[in-house]
Amino acid sequence: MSARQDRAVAAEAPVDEPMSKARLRLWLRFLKASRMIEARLRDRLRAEFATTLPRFDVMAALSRYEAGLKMSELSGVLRVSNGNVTGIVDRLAEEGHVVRVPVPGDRRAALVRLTAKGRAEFARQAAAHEAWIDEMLGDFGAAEAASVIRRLDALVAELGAKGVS
Amino acid sequence: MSARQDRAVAAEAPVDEPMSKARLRLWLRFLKASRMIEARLRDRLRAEFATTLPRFDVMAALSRYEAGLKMSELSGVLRVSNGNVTGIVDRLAEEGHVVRVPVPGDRRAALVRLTAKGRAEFARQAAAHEAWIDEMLGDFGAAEAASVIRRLDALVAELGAKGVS
DNA sequence: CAAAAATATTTTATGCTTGAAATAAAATCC
DNA sequence: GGATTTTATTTCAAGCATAAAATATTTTTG
Repeated sequence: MSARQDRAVAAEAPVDEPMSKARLRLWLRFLKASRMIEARLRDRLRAEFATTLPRFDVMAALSRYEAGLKMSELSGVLRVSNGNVTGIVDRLAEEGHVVRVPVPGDRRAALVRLTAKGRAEFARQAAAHEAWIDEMLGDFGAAEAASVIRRLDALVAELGAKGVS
Repeated sequence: MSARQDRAVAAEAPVDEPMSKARLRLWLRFLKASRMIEARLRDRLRAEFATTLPRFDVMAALSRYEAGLKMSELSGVLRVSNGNVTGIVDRLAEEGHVVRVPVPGDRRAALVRLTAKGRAEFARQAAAHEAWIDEMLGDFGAAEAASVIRRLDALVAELGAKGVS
């Protein structure tokens, strides 16, 4: 079979293909899986909780810091731009899920904290989120999950060392 | 926690932890790696080619279809909304990288095709893109890449079967 | 202390993304 | 053949994301 099939559909790797092509295919699969999962999370958050992944992410970060986070700390933890967080926190504040409280002694800064309502709402969302992931990744058993996590940790470390922040 | 949550340091799994927590950790690592790679691709496309990942994706799709694609086919291939593609194609057309050509016999539709300029530009971008991926995933050898690709294909199939499109 | 530098945050301009509504042009059906 | 439905695409409103500029407030420093 000399058919050259370079379509999007899975093909066997040509025997003499350069390694870079194999890695490119690996990346494309990786990205595809990641986007599928993310898309479903977005859909469900919207359908079941009328919220979004970015808002969920902000609440997740705040839920780990009882004392609250400054805007700049929040954008640091989430690794997104400052201006970005401003808008998301604005919306969460309108919904009553977070509050901005002044930092005594520094009138520039503000702490963002979950409200009681926000904390309760996030608990519900997080439980659902975990169940969705559990369903989607149900094929991964304990041993495989652990080994993939190790492999991904190594990759992330490697990427970090190569200057990808 | 999907996104950007980075509980920076890897924690050992508690012995009695429910499986869902292990899968959640797996997802968080997966997402983190994916976002790091994507962020670097975006940065480099911007710095070296003054373009974006969405534009690159559109050109990549068109480069596989010499004859061109209708707008709806394009959004189907890329799995994004119709309205989304309209704007990206508008910008690529302004840059002279693509053209909309009328479909004879159907005045509603238009074929989008790479121009000669667009084809040449994409060739340069694609070569650089492949090299960036090759560098970032350099730790993956042929055997490991192949096995991970198989695993991801299985995951994607499973997700598809579960209704994640 | 006053000028300069650094820090914390918001604003602005631009682009990506979606779902839903609007337009327009076939295709189908009575 | 004219009304209805379907198909192809764009427009719209809202939200997310970034980099760069603007504000405001501390901190440093000469």
